[in-house]
Amino acid sequence: MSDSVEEICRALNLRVTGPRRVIMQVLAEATDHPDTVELHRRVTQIDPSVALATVYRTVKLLEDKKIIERHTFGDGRARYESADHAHHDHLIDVETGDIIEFHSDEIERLQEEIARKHGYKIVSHKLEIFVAPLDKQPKSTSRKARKTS
Amino acid sequence: MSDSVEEICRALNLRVTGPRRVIMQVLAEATDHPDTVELHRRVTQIDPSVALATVYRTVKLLEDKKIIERHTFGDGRARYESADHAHHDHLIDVETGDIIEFHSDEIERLQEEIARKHGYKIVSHKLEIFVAPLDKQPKSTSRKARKTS
DNA sequence: CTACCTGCAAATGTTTTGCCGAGCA
DNA sequence: TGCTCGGCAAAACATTTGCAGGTAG
Repeated sequence: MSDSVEEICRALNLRVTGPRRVIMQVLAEATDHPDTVELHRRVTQIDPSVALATVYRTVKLLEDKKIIERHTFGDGRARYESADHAHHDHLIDVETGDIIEFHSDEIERLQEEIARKHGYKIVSHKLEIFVAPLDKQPKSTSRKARKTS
Repeated sequence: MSDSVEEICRALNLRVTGPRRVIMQVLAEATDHPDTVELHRRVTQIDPSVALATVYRTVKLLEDKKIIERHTFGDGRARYESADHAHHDHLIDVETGDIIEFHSDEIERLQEEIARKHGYKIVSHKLEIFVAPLDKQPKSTSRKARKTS
């Protein structure tokens, strides 16, 4: 997503429109993993006329074209991040909802090995580790932390 | 889920009822990863009077109590499997929707290491590898295989 | 000018919930 | 008998889609 909106659209055979300009800009600037409603919130701060449906449409377009990545992290909504960074997986702090990115060549290698052993090649993969701070006591049945907003 | 419905309910302080009996039986017998609607379909073959809402309620109950595990695998719905087997992760064949279970101590160990390095302990984790058969040619932009049902 | 886009609202698909009668312990 | 359950239908969400007017190329 470091390329200009114009470049990306040209490459994908898409028209450069106002809404797309804003949505792609917001995605490029995001350092977190916003869901579609949050994206729309940010987009409408720049251009209030953009509809939620357009965000959904654009986001799906970009996901199909591998420009962004979709995650789910257990809760209902889909969350997105631009895919231009190197591949990485996620640590999710179940107490705060914080998301830490990490990468392990070693794990990736083992995955390849496992897939090959089963007669497959990897198309993509997703590793999410749900964690809690080391210093905290394990709470018996802590309520699920919903919204961070 | 190898324990009897009675045992499980007693352990969880839940009443043994007809619907629960059937739902837990279906879950115990499932060797795949059915979603809630599919579970309801199977349950109503045994007792047609059980409502979908009850399946949702029971399934959430059992998930909270760690009797079953919930997965999402990208598509909208939640899918379940009983949690009494040893922990494992999943290989998902993107062409057929087939799900293969696997386990790697080595990967698990690396995960622990990564979490610790970041100051966390693991609560749970989820590794999904989306794969395609080795013998097939990589199709440029293959349509996504949706429903296997 | 034409095909692609978009806002709007309605439709869909999934999961949750209120109500109240019914059944387990 | 009391408190939990469960069926039913409506609500609550997240996402998709039909349509009709707008606009990039």
